[in-house]
Amino acid sequence: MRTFYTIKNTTMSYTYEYPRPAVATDCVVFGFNGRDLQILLIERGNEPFKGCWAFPGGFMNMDETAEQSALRELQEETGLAINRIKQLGAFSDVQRDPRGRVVSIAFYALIRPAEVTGGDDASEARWFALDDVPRLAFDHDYILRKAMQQLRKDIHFEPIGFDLLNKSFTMPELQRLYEAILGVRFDRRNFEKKMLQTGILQIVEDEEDDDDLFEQLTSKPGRKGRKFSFNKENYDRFKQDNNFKLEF
Amino acid sequence: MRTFYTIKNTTMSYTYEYPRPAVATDCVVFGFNGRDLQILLIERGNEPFKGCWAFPGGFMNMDETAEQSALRELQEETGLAINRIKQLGAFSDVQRDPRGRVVSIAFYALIRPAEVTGGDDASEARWFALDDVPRLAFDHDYILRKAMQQLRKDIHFEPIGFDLLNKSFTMPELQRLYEAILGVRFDRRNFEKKMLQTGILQIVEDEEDDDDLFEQLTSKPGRKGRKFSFNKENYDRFKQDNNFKLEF
DNA sequence: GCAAAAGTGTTTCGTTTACACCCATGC
DNA sequence: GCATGGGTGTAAACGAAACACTTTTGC
Repeated sequence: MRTFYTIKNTTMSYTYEYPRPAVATDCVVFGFNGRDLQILLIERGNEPFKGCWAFPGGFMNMDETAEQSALRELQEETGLAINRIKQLGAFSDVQRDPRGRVVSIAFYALIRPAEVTGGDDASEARWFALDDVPRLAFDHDYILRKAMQQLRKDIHFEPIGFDLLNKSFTMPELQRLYEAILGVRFDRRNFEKKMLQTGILQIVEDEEDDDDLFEQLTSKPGRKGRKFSFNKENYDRFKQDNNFKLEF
Repeated sequence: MRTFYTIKNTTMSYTYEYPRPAVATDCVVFGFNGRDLQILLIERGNEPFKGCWAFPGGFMNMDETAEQSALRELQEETGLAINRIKQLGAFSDVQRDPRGRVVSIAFYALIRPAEVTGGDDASEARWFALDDVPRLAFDHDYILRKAMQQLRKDIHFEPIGFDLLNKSFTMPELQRLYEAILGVRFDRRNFEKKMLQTGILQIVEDEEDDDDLFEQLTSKPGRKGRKFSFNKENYDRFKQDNNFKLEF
């Protein structure tokens, strides 16, 4: 039989006619350092899976939606305050949590490098390159695979890649990001042509240099490139018409 | 304040340290009558939303996954015994159920007309054409919109359309199905060319006429067409390689 | 016999792909 | 000065879209 962890020294005061699973949320946070796609993990301080790495997450409160719960837990555990996450789905294997029946609603988020510095009390939180991820707690390995699949699909239909770059970026940076997500290489000229055709990019004329941080990370030999930024107006149009298609 | 329905004459015997939402599952079942895309609804016999139409579904048991729960509820409420459903996601608005906090994990299914006849005790279950759907209970209108969006997306990447047709079908039947799902019209010759290129179809030489039922439904003037069936071997290959793309 | 659906190929156009040389920077 | 990455255009191949006439069947 399965072992259940017992809870001590508390009043068990919520009673129902039928048994109920606990409902938790988890958040797969992707970041991009200019070269590799990364995910944000926290080291578990308690059993089960103490010492293991896992996605930030926790139990849902009764007065919040799953999305709000995921955002709150992310803020509490990593210091990250973001506002756009996308649902991956519910994970409901009967044995996925050794403590008992827990259904988890998972989300994924894409964040800019600039937002990472906002993390402060993220003592146990760390970034891992995708091909350097340790074995994860619970069924989080499986959730990660699902998140990658979803991200690879979504990037063809939604210009979400831009959430992973700073306000302005060069074309090679954007290309490396797409290559990291999709795991393929593109021809530079064809990539640029296709991206510009979508109409979602605009050229940044004056370099305001608000990207110092990111540039330090990616400082490499090579000519300083023309910078682009992301045209929010067109993005909203694409979301409405659902006609953003980026075939690769 | 919100009204909670009280439960009488029962022992409330499941007690937890923190409050827990109830977890339910719902299933959006699509069918195709040769002309219109339809969905299967049941009429609610109890409050809340008594007399309203809703998706088949119900509360999840502790020893089953969400998927198993959705399949079980579908069987219980409509008599349909199917085995392939796809998760839409969790719906967790705080106010979505007037009885209290209920998180629903929704799925969708595509079924062949032949499977419909299997329904027996489906006394309160009925098919509705998509543009004739009544106002639904709970947030099921919203769930339906999400299901349609998902279906329109998925059909480009997975050869799921075939689940809605009988074992063998004519090219115009298949085309009408795609047109009903996507809400557009195609050129007959280009549609056939594209479909055959995918390699997922095979020609049925001898007409075994196991489709009498369906043919009654769709009997229309017109030449009796060449019949095709769906090549399962190639389907599995497509799922693996994830390289089924049907651009329209 | 007439209306409605089904069968069948080719041409045109647009999109995608492949490809090479020069320049700027960091070491 | 050399290695690495960034910038730029064109031609060939491929895939998508447009298009008309004939045959069958139900009424």
